[in-house]
Amino acid sequence: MSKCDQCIVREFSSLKALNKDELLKIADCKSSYTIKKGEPIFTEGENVNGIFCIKDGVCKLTKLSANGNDQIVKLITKGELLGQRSMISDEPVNLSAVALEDMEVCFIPKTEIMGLFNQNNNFSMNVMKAICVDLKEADDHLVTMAQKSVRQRLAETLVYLQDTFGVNPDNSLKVKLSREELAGMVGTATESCIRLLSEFNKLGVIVIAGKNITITDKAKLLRAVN
Amino acid sequence: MSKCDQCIVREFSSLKALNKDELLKIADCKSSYTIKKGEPIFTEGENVNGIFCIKDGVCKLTKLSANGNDQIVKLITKGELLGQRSMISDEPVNLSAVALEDMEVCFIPKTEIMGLFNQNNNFSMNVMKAICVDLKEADDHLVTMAQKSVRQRLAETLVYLQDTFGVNPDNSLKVKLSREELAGMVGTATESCIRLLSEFNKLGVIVIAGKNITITDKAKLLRAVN
DNA sequence: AATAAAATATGATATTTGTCATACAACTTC
DNA sequence: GAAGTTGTATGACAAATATCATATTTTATT
Repeated sequence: MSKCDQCIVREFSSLKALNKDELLKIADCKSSYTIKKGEPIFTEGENVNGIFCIKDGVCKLTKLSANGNDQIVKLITKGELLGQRSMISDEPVNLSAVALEDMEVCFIPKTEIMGLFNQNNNFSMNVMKAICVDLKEADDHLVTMAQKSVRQRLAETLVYLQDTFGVNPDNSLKVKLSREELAGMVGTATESCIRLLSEFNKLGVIVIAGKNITITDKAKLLRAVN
Repeated sequence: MSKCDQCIVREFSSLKALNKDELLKIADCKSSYTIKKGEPIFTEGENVNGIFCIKDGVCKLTKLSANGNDQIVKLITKGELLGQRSMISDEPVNLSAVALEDMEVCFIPKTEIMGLFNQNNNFSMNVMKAICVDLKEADDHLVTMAQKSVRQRLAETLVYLQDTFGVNPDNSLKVKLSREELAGMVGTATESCIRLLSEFNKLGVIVIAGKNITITDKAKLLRAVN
C-alpha cells in the first residue's frame, strides 16, 4: 500500500491542508485503482460515497442529454479530486467520469473525509474553495455555450486543450479526443465538428494528422471565428 | 433596525443554522437596503465583501458576454443568499445582480460571516451545501444550453418561471421579464424569442397579453418543441 | 394630450448548424 | 490478410437561428 504522505499529487488538491497524521490515516483506508482508457470511474446516478484523488491520467465528466448525446462538462486531470459535490450534497453523482487515458486513482471513503472536515478547518475550507472555483467556471462556461457560435466554441476548446494539458514534442495536443468527444465538449454534431476542423485546417491555423491536432496559429485561430 | 431573529426569510437560507445570540450579533452589524426595479445590487467585477440576504423581490444574475449580450445565469428570490461564492473565493463577484422588481435586501459584512463560519459548523455546512446545489444546477443548465434547441430552451424556461415563481390570479406568470430578458435567459436573439413566443401563442399553448404570459397547456408546450 | 423613446412584432433574407447519405480510412478480429 | 467494425470525411440538403429593416404598440416625458 503506497503512502499518501509521499504522494506528490496531493500537493495540488485540497488534501494539501492535511498533516502527516491525517495523511497516514487516509493511507490506511484508501484503495487504489487502475482505470483503463475508456472505462468509467463512476456513472451518473451512482452512489459513490467518497472521493477520488486522481494520481495520473485524464478523464472526462459527462452528462447524457435527453437527445442521447454525451455532453462533456469538464476534464479532470492528475492532482484533482472527484466526487466532492456529490459527497457533500449526500446525493448520487450528477455526472459520469470516464478515463480518456489509462489512469491511477485513489478512493477515500466518505466517513474518513467527513471526519477530517470537522477536525481540520483548513481542509474543509480548501474543499469549499475548490467547489467555488468549479461553480465560477461552470457559470462562465454556461455563458459561452449560450452566447457563442459553434465555430467560436470549437476554436476556444482547442486553445483550452493546448493551454491546460499541453503539447507533445511535435506540438500536437497532448490530450487525444475523438471527433465525437470533441463535438461533445463543444456541444455540436460530430459532423459539424469535423467540418469545422477541416475549415480551420484549410485556413492554416491548425494541422490535422489523424487524431493529432496541432495549433499552428493560436491568435489567428481565435480570430478566425467570424 | 429590524431584528434578524424575527425575520422569516432566514428560515429558508443557510442562516437557519444560527442561534438567537448569533442572529442578534448579525442584526447589529447588518444594513438594510431597498433596491428599485432595474437597479443593480452589485456589478460584475465589484468587490462586495459580504453577502446579501434577499428579504423580498426577485433579481437576475447576469454576465456580459463578449458579443455585448447580457446572459441571465440565474434568478434569485426571497430567502436566498447572494455573493457567497465570491466571499469564500475572496474574489470580485463574477456576475451582476439586478432587481427585476422592487426589493428588500440585507447586507452582512464578510468579517461577521467568516466569524460564524468558524464557530458554527452547521452554518458553514449549510453554505457549502447551498453552493453544491448551485454547482449541480449550473452543470445541468450548461448541458441544456449545449444540447437543446432555442425552441426547447424557451419552452422549458417558461415552465421553469411558472413552477418556480408561480402565477397571478389570472394565471399569468408572476415574474415579468421583458422579451430581451427572456432572450437573455434562453440565450438567443430578442427577435427569435419574440417570434417563438408568437408561434407558441398560435399553437395555443400560451396566451400573450402584452408583458403577461400565461401557459395554457404546459404538457403540450413541452412537447411542442419539435 | 402631444411627442419622443422604448419595447414588441413581423417580414425578408443570410448564415449557421443539423441531418442524412455515402465514401473512405483505420483499426480489430478471426 | 479478408471481412467486419468503427471513426473520419465530405456532399447535398433541410432546418434552425440570426440579422437587418421596418412597422406597430406601449410606455415615458414634457
